[in-house]
Amino acid sequence: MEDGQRMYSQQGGLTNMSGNVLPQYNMGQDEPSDQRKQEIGDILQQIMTITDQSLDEAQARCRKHTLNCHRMKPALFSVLCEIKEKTVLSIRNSQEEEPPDPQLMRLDNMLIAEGVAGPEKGGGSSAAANATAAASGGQPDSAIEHSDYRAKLAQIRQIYHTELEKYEQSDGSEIKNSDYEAKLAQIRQVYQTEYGKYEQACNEFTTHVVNLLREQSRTRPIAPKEIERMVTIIRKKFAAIEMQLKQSTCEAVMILRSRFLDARRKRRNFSKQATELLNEYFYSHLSNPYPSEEAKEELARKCGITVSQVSNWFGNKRIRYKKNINKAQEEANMYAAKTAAAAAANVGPEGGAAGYNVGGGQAGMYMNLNGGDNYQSSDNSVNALRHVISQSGGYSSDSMHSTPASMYEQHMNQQITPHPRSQNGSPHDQKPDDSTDSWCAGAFMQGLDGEGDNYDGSSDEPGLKRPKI
DNA sequence: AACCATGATTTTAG
DNA sequence: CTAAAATCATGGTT
Repeated sequence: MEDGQRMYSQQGGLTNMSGNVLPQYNMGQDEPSDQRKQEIGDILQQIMTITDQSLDEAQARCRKHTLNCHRMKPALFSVLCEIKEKTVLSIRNSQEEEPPDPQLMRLDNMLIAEGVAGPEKGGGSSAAANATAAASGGQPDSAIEHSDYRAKLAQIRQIYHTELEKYEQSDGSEIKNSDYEAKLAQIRQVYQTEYGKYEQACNEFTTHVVNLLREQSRTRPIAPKEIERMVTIIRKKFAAIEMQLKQSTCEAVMILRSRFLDARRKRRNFSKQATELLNEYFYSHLSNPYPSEEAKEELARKCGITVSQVSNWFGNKRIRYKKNINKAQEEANMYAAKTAAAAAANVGPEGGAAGYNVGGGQAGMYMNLNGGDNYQSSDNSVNALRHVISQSGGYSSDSMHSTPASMYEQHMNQQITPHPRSQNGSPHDQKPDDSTDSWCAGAFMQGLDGEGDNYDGSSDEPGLKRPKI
């Protein structure tokens, strides 16, 4: 549009130039009369001021008509054409075909890659096709006037922000791909709608300008090439808007995606309670800490996390439990002693563990438990067990990690005090025996206790049933 | 800043 | 596919 105005003023420049030309023209005439001079002066005056005049329809029509019918018009017109001829050359050389804007291409590529502009999965929309065609065809007949465009941009932004809020609202507890896709689809739709409008506006405007120029070409010299050029200029202008639209969309997509990834990636510690529940389950099913799908669901529900998170947790827990145990026997033993002591103190009548009342029944249990862990590193289970037991003497020394210690202690206690499996209400978690094979405890525990039935039932403390110490 | 605990992801093995 | 193992990345602590 600015170009359009510029062009008009350019036109003014041309007419001004005719001031120089006029004498030549007059020189060509034998005897320029004063009257003629006057007439020409009037016409020039009219031409020069024509752009300043308001374009009242009727008035304009009238003036146009007058101008067209003026007897001097053909002569002046030809002169103007002549002058134009000379100036146009330089103008025309200045531009010409320009390569497609790399930036725009980049944006296009990205939009296509992000699925905003490209063919839609599962049903290409015409808008998308149009967008792609227009973009690749180098014929971006698309635009919206600046103000209009800004409004659209604002709209897009708003939609985007709304989506963001929804995201944050959803707490990230379970951000799914589908959410992302839905939002992306929304962006895509907005984009395509806007693109369509943009296209339409551009075409309308171009048509308008072309018509205008055609109309004006009757009164002033406008070559078809110039019209073409004008169209190109308009398109260039509109292309800038197009680019902004695309850029904005890209930005929205990028932010959306980064948010999505962030939400997905960000690690959020589970609540104390959730961890407690999980640990509870873990330790109470230490012999086979592989919750069934139902158990997982139950845990997930109780902990306010997803089933996958439960699975992750157990995966991590198992591996880390094992690792940690291997690495630090003493610590484990210590925990055992501690918890055993605590349990002994807290729970007098425990008989729970199948008639294992000897001395510190609980202590034995824990020792065994921890011993089991040790076995991983040590070769012989019996030896290991002995080792553990012998170590139990030095429990007094205190050097456990603060965190694990309390944790273990806690859970150990829980393990003892209430009867474990009834707690969680996930009755059937373990498949009967042999599933324990893979689990580290399983091997030695099985080795220790004759029957591997302990699962599910009073399973928790596997060994110890009647270990031959 | 270094460090560790921990949830999540990726890689590997079956 | 599942699970183990390795690894990444972050939250929280020191």
